[in-house]
Amino acid sequence: MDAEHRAALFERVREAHRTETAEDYVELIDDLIKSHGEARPVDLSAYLGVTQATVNKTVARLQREGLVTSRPYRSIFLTEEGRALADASRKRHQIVYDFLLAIGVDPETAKFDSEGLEHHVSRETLDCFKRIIAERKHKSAAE
Amino acid sequence: MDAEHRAALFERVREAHRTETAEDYVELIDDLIKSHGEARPVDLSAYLGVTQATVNKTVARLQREGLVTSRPYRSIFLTEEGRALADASRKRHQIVYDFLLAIGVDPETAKFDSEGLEHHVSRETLDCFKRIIAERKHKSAAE
DNA sequence: ATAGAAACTTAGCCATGGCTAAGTTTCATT
DNA sequence: AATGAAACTTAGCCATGGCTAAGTTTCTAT
Repeated sequence: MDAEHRAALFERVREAHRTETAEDYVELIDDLIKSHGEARPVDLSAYLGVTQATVNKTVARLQREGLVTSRPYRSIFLTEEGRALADASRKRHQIVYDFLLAIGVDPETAKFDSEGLEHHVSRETLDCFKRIIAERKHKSAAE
Repeated sequence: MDAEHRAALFERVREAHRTETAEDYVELIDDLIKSHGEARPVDLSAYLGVTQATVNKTVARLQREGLVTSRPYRSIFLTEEGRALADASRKRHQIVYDFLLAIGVDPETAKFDSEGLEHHVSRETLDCFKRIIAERKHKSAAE
């Protein structure tokens, strides 16, 4: 593999890293709104395992980028764009998780791994994952 | 899933991120030494798609961490520890790549995706990957 | 042997994403 | 309604990993 080609791979991984945080946040914000009716910084902080100061800084960035809205001392909301990103992320996350289960990874490990893997799975690989999930489901139904 | 539990997942992903760069570098340095006889900053720079200045800074960190040795204007070498990390990374990378091929991802996409995925696959999931690779190999041999 | 090109280093800038510490607002309870 | 606790914000620190620009060393080709 030539240098330019190889470099393109790494560039893509770096690109994925830039969007990871945003995806994790909007996905969690959406979950919190669904389960608790609102997304408060204190909850984001607890679920992400970072301080509220860090949450604050990141939320400010997400707002700058048009993914969330937030007003001082108020809980956080998703914009249309943010909601779309959250939906897409959750779907992809779920497919990766189901796929890991389908190939025999135990649920606990699948939860761990899918959190890290989800950001690095291309559309095409995701399609393969879906196919395998369907195959295994079919197989177990036949038993 | 409770907050503490969820936070542990994210903590693990952050941990993986901290080691990613080191793994990519030592893996590439090892490849370059094997193929070109030495690992020069200019080649690392070309293959990683970052400037030499960036390479320099990262190599300095890796040296601080005991993974490589480097002297000014000289090419870069791996320490024992660095070589061990490179070996482990390459093996894992290869398994992820072979696995993607085994489930029907095309080689080009597999190359892309394995670069990002390799850092987030647990030991246990890797074992499942190996099993699937073996199954598919067996199946195609039987045809 | 030397000049010019290529490789390398250094300094300094930036954004991200961590943190602590200190200050402010909101909320709940009395 | 007041107060103390909890939630929130802000400021400022740090490391990583990008970059450009400028300077130095090494290498190569005449």
